[in-house]
Amino acid sequence: MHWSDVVAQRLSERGTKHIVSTGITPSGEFHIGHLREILTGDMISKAAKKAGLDVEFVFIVDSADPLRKVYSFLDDSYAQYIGHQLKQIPPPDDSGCPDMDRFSKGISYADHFLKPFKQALEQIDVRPRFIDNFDSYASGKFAETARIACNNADKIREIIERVSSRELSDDWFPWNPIDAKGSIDGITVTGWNDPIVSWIDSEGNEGQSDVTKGEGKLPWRIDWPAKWAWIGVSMEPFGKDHGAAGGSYDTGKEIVELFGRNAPVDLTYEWISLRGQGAMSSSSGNTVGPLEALSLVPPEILRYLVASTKPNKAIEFDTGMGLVNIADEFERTTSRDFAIEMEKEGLSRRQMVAIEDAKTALELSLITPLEEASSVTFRHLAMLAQTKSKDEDVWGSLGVDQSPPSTMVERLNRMRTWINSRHFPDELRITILEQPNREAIALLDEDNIAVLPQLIQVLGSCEWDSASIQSSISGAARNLETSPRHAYRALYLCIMGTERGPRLPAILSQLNQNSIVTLLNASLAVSQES
RNA sequence: GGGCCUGUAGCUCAGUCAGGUAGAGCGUCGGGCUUUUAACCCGAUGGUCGCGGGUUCGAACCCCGUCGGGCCCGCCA
Repeated sequence: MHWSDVVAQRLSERGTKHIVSTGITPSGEFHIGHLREILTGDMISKAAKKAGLDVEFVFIVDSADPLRKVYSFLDDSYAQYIGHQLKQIPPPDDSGCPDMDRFSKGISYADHFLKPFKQALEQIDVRPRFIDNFDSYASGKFAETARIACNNADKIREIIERVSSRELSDDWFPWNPIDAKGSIDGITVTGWNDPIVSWIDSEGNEGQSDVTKGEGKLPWRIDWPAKWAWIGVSMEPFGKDHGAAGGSYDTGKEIVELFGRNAPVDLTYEWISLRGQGAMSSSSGNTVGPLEALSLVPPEILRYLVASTKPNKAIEFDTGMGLVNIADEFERTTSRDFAIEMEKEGLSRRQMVAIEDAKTALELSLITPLEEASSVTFRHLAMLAQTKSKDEDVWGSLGVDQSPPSTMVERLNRMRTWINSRHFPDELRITILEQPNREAIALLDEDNIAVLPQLIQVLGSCEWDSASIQSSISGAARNLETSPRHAYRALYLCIMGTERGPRLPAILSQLNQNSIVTLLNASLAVSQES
């Protein structure tokens, strides 16, 4: 059974109405790691729907969280906003400075980072109900839970200290008020008179906050279960940081009972790292953003990456060959006929499970229905995009008529972007030699060398278009009563330095005839030296 | 200190939860495709399942131990 169906089954054991929740703090650039959180939730929701459950998928934007520090991509002037809520501070401009102009137009720090992520979500067809945490506090959604928390401060303290074996300071209180300047740092709670918290800040200023009006926020370990309570969350996937023993899920599980509810079904997922570069981190700038990823590959591939990997398995995102491999695997999967595979005699239980899982992973990945004509592997498209500068030539080669489906056009555009990016792997890049490559020439065998003079002759005199070049090559081989394979191998070694390559005639036709002939002559000369 | 994940073919991994003759893709090698020659099709090659014990008729799988890799436990998905 696919992992999403396993979760759906757990949900169905609990009831028919469910809210699957995800959430992210918009403290910096979103990256593809965040995509795992939201795609995991999305896929569980879809599985639950398939199982006949009444399910809603929500995405909480933790805009009430404070700015923790001046990240590397921020100007030092952001120091003044440390401790201030992300919805209450200005967005950074291109150089990382606070952009007061946009701020005055109502765009906050949180909005700034959320916007591109929302665009990416639309592209990958994830459509949750968005909940803004800051607004939720302001509109009193947390009123009940905040009052319960403050009235049960001792119980909550006991839970956190026991479960997480952390010691809380004496002045700890389950509410972080906002001081006169808008910060929740360095403030000490001095009294509680439901629903008013009294406080004193680091400079000795005193004040009061009404917890029912969002004049502050609950600390994370309480904030989370409070959200479960007021939203009615019954399932939530979360990163392994929260899932560690004594982590915030463990404490939240007990705290939420004070709010009269049960903890949601949990699912801990592993991180996505960048191949060879460790975990992604917004603050270090070591990221690939969702939009950047989507400029390279179709959204289906990103969905497939998450869908086909069990949540507890770490994903190494590789923008080079790894991307080609996953994309090609996706293509292969789309062309499988699962019904026929399942009818096969003598399938072991495992084989059946594997087929089932592949089928589900594919279903979860698809955004639009499969189009028969659109199947071309990444490798093949990579080659075509490099050898044919005009789109229509690509379509011609693929046997698609004048109006290719829009999904195909998008794929080709993405491929061209990828080829021009730093991510494109050398392994797939087509290179044309300018000088004979001695190592490659040494690989020429007798048959290859024998056909070279013929090739030089016909290629030197033929019309320089794809069809003529092709018939010239075949003809040269035929004249010597040998297989065209020898001729092609010779050409690849001489022209590209490889034993095999993409279809040559089309490539040659775009190059200069004389320089190719010159290169072949030089290669022949080198081969005769030894 | 506490906890999680991970080690299976040259590479990427599935298979471990429900023990029953070691799998896939890529790669490599061979053949085909009278030539979409990095496409496609067919075939072959390839693994003491990290190591040591235990349970069992039977262990990649369960248990104990051990070695190596990654990671979490203030915030972070």
